[in-house]
Amino acid sequence: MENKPLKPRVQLDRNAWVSAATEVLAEEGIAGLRVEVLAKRLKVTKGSFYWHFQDRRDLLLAVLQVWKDGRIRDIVKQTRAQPGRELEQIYHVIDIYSTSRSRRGAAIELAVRDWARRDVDAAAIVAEVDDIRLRCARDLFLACGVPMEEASSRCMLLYAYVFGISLMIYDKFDSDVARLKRDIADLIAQSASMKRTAAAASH
Amino acid sequence: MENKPLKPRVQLDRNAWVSAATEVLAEEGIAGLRVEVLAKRLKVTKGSFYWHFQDRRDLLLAVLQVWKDGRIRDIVKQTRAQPGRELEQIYHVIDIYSTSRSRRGAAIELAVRDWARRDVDAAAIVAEVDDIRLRCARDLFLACGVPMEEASSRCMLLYAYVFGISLMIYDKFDSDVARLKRDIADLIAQSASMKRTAAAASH
DNA sequence: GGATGACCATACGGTACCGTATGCACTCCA
DNA sequence: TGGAGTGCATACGGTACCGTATGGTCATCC
Repeated sequence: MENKPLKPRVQLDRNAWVSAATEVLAEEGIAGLRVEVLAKRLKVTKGSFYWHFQDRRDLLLAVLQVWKDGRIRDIVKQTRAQPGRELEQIYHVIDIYSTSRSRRGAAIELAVRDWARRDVDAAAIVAEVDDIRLRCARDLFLACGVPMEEASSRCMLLYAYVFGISLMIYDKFDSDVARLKRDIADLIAQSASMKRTAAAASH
Repeated sequence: MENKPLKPRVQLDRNAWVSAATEVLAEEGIAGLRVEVLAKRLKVTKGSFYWHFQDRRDLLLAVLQVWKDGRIRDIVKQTRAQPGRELEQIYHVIDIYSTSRSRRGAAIELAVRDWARRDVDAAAIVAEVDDIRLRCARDLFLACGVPMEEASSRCMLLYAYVFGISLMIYDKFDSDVARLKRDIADLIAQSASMKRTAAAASH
């Protein structure tokens, strides 16, 4: 009789709030990320929120920090290739971002970047992430034997493409989207300076 | 004495509201586009607004419609090349969007696309605009002698790039941004199927 | 020169937020 | 076992919106 199953007594911590906030950010954008909305989603009141956080901005900065750390961890992992398989890895990076597989990741990415257009703190975080990503990707191209300037151009094109493609609505344009994306990946990754053998191996 | 210069009696119309709304959209995004904010900017009260518009949504749809018409008018103008100068025109299209010259246009573009991620009406408009743009750009590549499938890939890459690059913050990455953008334009525009002479002429 | 309609101001009720103040339950530990 | 601190609920004042109701002020036209 004393075994009341309710009141799970989970006790939220900062991390739980940041996770939920990131979810809302992905779905509604930064403007939809409101304290009371978030509290309702976590089935508590904002009394809880203001115990864990100074104010709304405190949460937002925490979201940014967690996002940055995750992105940096991801990119160094994704660009760490075994010697000789760098080109494969380039294709893999393009694949990860541009396919619809990681819709959630793309949504967060876009939300953060839209946020960064009007917030200096968010802009600083995006600048850091972009810089690290570009350098990591450039190293991959350099390892493929691509000269420095071309490596810079291609990795910039790579990231601009993967972000840009998630902004477009192109259902009606081409019936064979898979082929389209494969060809675009080739345009980005394939250089005249590369050994074509490695490229052929990746197909 | 009767010549009172004040009270210019300008009389706002729907068009003035839509123009101002587009401006706010570019600066603040769709979430910042509020009726009372807009009214304050136009130095009237919302009593005026609700005379010209049914409600906020009515204004938003008008903004979308005007944006769509303008984009379509622009793209058909920009992709109408004199025979033999199609490649030049491709470079011109890349230039228009990717340079910081048209910051305002890019801001509106991004705001509309962010809006389209959560609004079906906006998404439908973006889909229309994208489809027309892609077909117009593809025709340019086709006119350059690029085969159909490659033309599709390249024009898709073109637009994804120009939208994506405006989302990135890459100041620290490369010192010579001009060269970078020129090289990227080459990667997008230059095909093995093209006569290189025309390309060389554009530099 | 009075009626009509276009255009706008004012005032109102309602909602959704922010952040603060305060109280209440539950846990842990002396 | 009772006090301290943790984690949250409740209640409050304040702001920024939305949309409506209603009235005022011009120009225009008969």
